[in-house]
Amino acid sequence: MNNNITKPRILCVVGSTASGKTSLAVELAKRFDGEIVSCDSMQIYRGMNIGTATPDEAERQGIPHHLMDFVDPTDPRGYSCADYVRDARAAVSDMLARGKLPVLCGGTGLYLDAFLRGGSFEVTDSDPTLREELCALAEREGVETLHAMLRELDPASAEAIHPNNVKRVVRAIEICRTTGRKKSELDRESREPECPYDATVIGLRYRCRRLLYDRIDRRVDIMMGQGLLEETQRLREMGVFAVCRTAAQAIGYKELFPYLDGEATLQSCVETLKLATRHYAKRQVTWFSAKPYVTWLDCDEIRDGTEVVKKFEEIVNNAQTLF
RNA sequence: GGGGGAUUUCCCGAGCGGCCAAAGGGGGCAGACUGUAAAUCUGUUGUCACUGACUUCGGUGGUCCGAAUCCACCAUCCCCCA
Repeated sequence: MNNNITKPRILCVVGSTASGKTSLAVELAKRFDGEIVSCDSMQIYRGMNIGTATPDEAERQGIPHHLMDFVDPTDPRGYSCADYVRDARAAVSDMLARGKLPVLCGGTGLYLDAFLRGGSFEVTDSDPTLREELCALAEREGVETLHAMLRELDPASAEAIHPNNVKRVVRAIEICRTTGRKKSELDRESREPECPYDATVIGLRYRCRRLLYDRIDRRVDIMMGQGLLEETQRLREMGVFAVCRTAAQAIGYKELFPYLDGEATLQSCVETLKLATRHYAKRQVTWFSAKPYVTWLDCDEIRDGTEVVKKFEEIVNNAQTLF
């Protein structure tokens, strides 16, 4: 639907965790001479491979994968959404220059949105002291007080953020204070008028939630078989979870801590892990469902690989860019 | 064999005569979210002809104007003494 032929063509594969994105993306890359750019906030970290289901050599099938397994998780600077947009755009430009089709693949909706719709946030230094103060204030005087403070600084943001969402309220205040501008204004300005790419976004969907949840359960069991426990222990000894706040949030590791600490059975920890993954999957489903730019591919009935390939070829051929 | 304690809505668990369709948590379902996002947060969760009615608190039968809450018996489980 887009007449602007100067926009470079890219493909994106999204969907919840364990939906089958990786194999579809690899298949697409093979067919259309592409390379893969991960769009995953956790697979970027080095050494967190089993727990984040980072594809191994066999799964990659010789297709180059970018922005995966490359950030040192013990680097206290962490890795933000803005970092991702910068790196992903550079990777895509490079691929385009080499005549390759970029295939973005991942389940971090925020990153994809920022990548497609503008994520050139002003680089603002965070202020940990202020953050701590604000959190303490919320603790002491209640979340309403904190929220009222934001309403003073930036009514639009206050309107959009629920008072109970302290984390966001704090961040919004922090942004206003450190930049001297309203967060809501900065948000508006950072959004690009249109997507710089001719992007086809394929979403993998399961109409039957149970089917997806079964896949999740199965995959967690496989991860355990691959040595998730050992990976967890190793990362923990490296201090990853103590240093990198983002990495510490990854599902797959923290759920096993109680077992490693002798406070719970392995079985109960694995159950918790499966549950946390299901919750996460639901949030992803909600996120992507609300995005008008996704072309959905129902996976419920799909049994073998060739059928998937046929279906997505059809989609790719008919796909119209929605930006 | 004797004594004591349990039994609550999908689960855990509060309630101990009216303010109880029944706190709270979990789970389920739905949703929000561009700046920590695999995070954070919100709503909802007996049924229906839904500002009201109806069926629920192991079972049956009582007491009472009124019971998840009191009494009796029955069932199941747990603990203690033998």
